Amino acid sequence: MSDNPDPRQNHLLDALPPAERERLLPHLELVAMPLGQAVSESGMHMRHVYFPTTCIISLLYVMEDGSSAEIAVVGNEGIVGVSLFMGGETTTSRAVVQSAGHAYRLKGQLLKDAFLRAGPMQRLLLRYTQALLTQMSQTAVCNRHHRLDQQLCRWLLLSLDRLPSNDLTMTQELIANMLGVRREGVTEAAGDLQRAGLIRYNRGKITVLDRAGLEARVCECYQVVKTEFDRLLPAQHIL
Amino acid sequence: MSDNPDPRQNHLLDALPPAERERLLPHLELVAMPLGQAVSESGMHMRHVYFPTTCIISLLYVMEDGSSAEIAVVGNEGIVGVSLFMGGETTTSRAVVQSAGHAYRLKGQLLKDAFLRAGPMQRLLLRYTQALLTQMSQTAVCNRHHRLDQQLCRWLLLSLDRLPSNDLTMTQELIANMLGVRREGVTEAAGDLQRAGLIRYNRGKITVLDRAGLEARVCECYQVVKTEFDRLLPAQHIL
DNA sequence: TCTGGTCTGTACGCTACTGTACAAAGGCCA
DNA sequence: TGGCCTTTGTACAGTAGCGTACAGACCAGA
Repeated sequence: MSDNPDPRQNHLLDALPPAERERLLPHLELVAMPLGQAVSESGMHMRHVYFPTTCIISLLYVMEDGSSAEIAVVGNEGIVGVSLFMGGETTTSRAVVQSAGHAYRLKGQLLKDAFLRAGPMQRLLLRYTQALLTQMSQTAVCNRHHRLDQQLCRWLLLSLDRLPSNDLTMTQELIANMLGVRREGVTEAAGDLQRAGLIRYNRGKITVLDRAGLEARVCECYQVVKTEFDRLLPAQHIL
Repeated sequence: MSDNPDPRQNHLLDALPPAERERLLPHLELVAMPLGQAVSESGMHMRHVYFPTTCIISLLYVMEDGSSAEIAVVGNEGIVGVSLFMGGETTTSRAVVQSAGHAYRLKGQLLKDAFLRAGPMQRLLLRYTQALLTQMSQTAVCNRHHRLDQQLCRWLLLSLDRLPSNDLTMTQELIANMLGVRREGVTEAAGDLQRAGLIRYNRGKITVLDRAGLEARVCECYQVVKTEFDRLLPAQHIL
């Protein structure tokens, strides 16, 4: 995959049959996604859907008291805005850029039209939505049963899978917001990982040094989600 | 709604236009759903989908070590088996009867056919699936941030909304499995609710005495889920 | 009427967090 | 170079829930 922007860096767009992709191509607009930008707000109609290529979007729920929790994460394997084709138009969650980069956006109505053509696009979007369901389920399970250090490993691995390099730009404060825990808890867990030689970090830059080491520490949740994504959205789609 | 079994006790079936419902009616089979029965297993293909009328089904994830956590709950407002029309065929979760009663079942292929006709049935099922997404999200949030006693209130209210009476047949042990906590924790939280006069229970029978009292104690999660279900699946569907 | 099983209550030390407070270190800009 | 802000580290008491243990209450069946 080249560094030049290309819609096919997004796996959903890449998996479309050429004819379908050609139809969308003129309407896809490359946009920069700066860290922290809110792509959609809870309960608000979305004008566009987003196909990330090099950015990562977090879906998070913000509580009345302001605390938050990440529900799921969307990178170049997916799309932000499933509620448009699911029929609800809005969601209770908020979508924010967790890792800066780019995405292609498409007018909501055009996506709905494509969905309603009931072809490969529809099948693809529904399978992706099921994968998203699994990710949300597993977030619920992980929040219930697993320790912070394991959740941090899961979070790092899920992010890593959606980025081209081993570097994340991400302060501990932001990670804490995503996981819905105290910043100090992240400091401690990340310190352990650093002392174990699995990661290195420095003022908002995290480098994963030993991916296998993270996989050895992570809870089963990570593998469940990854396996399900691979099953539902294989590299070569048979639509 | 009469006590006689009627497919229209299930809100999804009730919301279909008459023509569509007539088409499905001959294929709907009323089945008894005894407490504890597994409707579907993680990773296994489902022969049928289920439209509960008087039973409640829990979707739960069972971990490698045997502990479990409820992801979502399905009653007469929904359907068990969304993975069939979403295209994945299987799920990572398990579906078990949490409250005995009845359901109508339908051969999986017939549901897929109905879905692919791309009419009201498809729109309805997709809106329901979005509501399910919200419920799962909120389970994740609640597991992260709220105390056991609030989660118990949420669980009781969600169950109550799916049953015709104020009585649940449910031991504390089972509730603990659903919530993914210790049985003793449920004993304590339920004891508090009983002392406050909100519920009465006795060896597997729980009676809700003061629903408003529960609503006063519950966290915001319950209301978020309920509002979203009402929004996506109103009593009179405009399809 | 006795017995065994299921369900509920209570207690105790332990762990993983929380809330709070403050200090130190790194980077940016005047 | 100095000063400020952001980011990270550490500490400490408080709390919710865990693992474990055990006892009492209730029910069904012999």
